[in-house]
Amino acid sequence: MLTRKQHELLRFIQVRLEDTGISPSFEEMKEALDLKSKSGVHRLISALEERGFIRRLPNRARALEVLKQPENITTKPAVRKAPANSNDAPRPRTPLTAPANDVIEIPLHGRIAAGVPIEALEGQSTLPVPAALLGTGEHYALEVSGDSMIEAGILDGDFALVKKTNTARDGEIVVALVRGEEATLKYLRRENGMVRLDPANAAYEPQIYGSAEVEVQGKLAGLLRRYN
Amino acid sequence: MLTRKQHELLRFIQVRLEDTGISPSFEEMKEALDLKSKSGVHRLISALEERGFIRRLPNRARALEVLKQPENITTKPAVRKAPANSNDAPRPRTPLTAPANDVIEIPLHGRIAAGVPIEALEGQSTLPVPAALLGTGEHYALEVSGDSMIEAGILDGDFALVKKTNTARDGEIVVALVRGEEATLKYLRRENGMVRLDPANAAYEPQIYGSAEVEVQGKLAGLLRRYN
DNA sequence: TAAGATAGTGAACAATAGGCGAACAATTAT
DNA sequence: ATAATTGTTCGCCTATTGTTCACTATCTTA
Repeated sequence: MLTRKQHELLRFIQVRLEDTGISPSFEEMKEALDLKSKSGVHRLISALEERGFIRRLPNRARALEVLKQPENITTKPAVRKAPANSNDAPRPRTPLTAPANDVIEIPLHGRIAAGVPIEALEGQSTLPVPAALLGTGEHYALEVSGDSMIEAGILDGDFALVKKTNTARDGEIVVALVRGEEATLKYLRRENGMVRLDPANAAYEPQIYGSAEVEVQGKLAGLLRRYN
Repeated sequence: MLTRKQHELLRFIQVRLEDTGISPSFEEMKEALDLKSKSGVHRLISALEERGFIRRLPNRARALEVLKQPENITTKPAVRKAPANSNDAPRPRTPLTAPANDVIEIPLHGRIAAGVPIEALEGQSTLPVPAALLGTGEHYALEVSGDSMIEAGILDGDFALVKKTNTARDGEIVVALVRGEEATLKYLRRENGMVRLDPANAAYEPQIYGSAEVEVQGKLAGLLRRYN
């Protein structure tokens, strides 16, 4: 579906987004792809958009969103083969460390939506999780309590795998600590300086706070559920 | 459905895509199939597209996407198990004490609800899963396709972890093979000699079959989802 | 609010890579 | 036998990429 350059750029955007939560600028992408002009980036971006891999707001800075992944970043070992071209000496760009096919133990911090800052109940137990499920960064797990996110397919008792970050984009599901007191799992939306936390359950109301009142503690990266 | 060459090319494309995420060019496919000209590739591609195995953006470079897998990759038809008689002895309940806090690799059998017997697309890839999520017994994974179970919190793209069994109780979510043809994930219910498969989506209708038409291939044991 | 800085658009040109398709022969399946 | 599939040649057209340059849009800040 993608050409080499398109793929390279998509990966870069994706990693950058996961890492920092902020879209790279054209300038940065230009550097990353080792181009001399932003025009090339522009065209690649257009191609990616045409192919449905990213979405963007035209004329807006750093407003990229990755919609699809290229096929190869899923379930597989992902051994990065280095083509080792004879003619190009420096190739330090694209660190893009592919997550290994390992398993990592992530701390289980207790239940969320319990009206307690999750930091407080720093747990002792851990949950083994296939690394392939998670991206880069540090993660932790929370047991979901309540039904406020059922319409997003997140049920009571599920384990939410959360990536630690304090930035997130609109529409992402985040662990938000409100006024230092209450941690909840909600959709994050920003509206003219305010932060809105949307539940995924028609029975609950969206909550709006000043941006100083809400601290993003992580974004939802995965989900585990057990049936009996 | 596919000729030898078409099959060969499809496999190549698929592997390449999984491997690198970048579509092969005609030139590369030509090499892979050991042809002397791209024209042959062009015809094969057209044939594959016509048959619905791949999708492409015409007049775009390296814009291929695999939609279906060839079915006969393992030549292994569904294992016809002797139907459980009324007086059947207790199943050899594999005690198989799962390593408590470990991880096991379970085979990923492809997508379900694709109108193809899952047994047929014995995959190659596996999915690492924390053993704690699963109980005893043999398991496999399926990627969920479609939205027929959304009200049960099972979304398109989720991985269903399925325990192999041919018995299930009413109300359990099972992988059911209907008339040896179509495998679906549904709630199982029995009513006066018939078997009802209930979706968890008001937009779909329950389906009722004679008990001979439905073979339970497993029950849902866990669920795994990744967010991006 | 005007000046600058930063960011994104897009035309134009050139070079290369990639895709399209007719024509004809050889081979295989039904 | 008859149709479908395959291998090949050759030429043409289009897409992608790298680059330059000029322009527009947004944001910051004095």
